[in-house]
Amino acid sequence: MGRAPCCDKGNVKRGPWSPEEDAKLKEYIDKYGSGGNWISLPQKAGLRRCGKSCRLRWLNYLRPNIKHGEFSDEEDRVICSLYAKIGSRWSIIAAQLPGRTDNDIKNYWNTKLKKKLMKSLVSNSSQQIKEIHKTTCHSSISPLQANSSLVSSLYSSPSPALSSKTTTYEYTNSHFYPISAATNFPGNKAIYSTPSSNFLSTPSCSSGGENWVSYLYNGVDEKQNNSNFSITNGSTTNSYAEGKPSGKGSYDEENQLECSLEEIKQLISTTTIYNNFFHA
DNA sequence: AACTGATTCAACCGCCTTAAT
DNA sequence: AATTAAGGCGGTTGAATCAGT
Repeated sequence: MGRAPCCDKGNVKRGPWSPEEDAKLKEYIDKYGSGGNWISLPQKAGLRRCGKSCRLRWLNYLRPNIKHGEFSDEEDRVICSLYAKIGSRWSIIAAQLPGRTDNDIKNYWNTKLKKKLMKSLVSNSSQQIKEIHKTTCHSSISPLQANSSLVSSLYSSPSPALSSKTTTYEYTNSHFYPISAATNFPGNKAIYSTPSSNFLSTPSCSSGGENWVSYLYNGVDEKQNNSNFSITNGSTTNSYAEGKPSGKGSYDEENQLECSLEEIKQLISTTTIYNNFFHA
């Protein structure tokens, strides 16, 4: 048996809310609250709307202390930082930004912030990308094959120009690290300390006999729940095991956004950056 | 002024989780 | 424990608006 619809779809109004509807909803909730039952609320409030629609309208637009308009640099920083850590968990991110709704943040990320970030990445790497272009435009080498230095810069420690303060740390999270070498940068996954040359053409990766070839960078993260795995490209095989790197290191504490970018960068492939830069 | 493509963002859809029975 | 319904959430859509030609 399928799930019953939350309302009579044929008998409810859809689309943008009128000022009159807003007023009715606001007046009702100001007076009685939502009563913990959005489904029955529209009828009580005299609205021909779906309960879910009322809830959304209230949460995203009508409730008190909603902040609309430009996001500040600090808000940008928080969004980027959290997105890098937890991904598109917009409600959690919104909880850290008083007055902002998850819908607002999601829209802002999808339409502006992501592009802004891309622009800054491209700008930081433009010189290197130009070099790649120079190499590739008159040859049969693909950008991906030529971007060794770009990959290194994107997937290594933050640019010295942005580092203003360093602090020591100890790892507390368990991640995968190369068996042969530990990385000394928080948030780094095994991939960062793996020679980028190993990944310039599509590597193959195996874990418990399972082969997967398409996860160029992100795939490593996705394998975190397995005990160990290896990545092979040509004759080179790097093995990884779960564990904690030894010792302490330093990282840029002041510029949290830059630290977080390391992980955001995983979401944006170097090929995408290259294409956007030259073919936008 | 008219057209077109790009951008924005409110609203909807449908899935997953949680609570109630 | 199983079932049902509502809440909550992230992804997506599409109308309105903007910018460029």
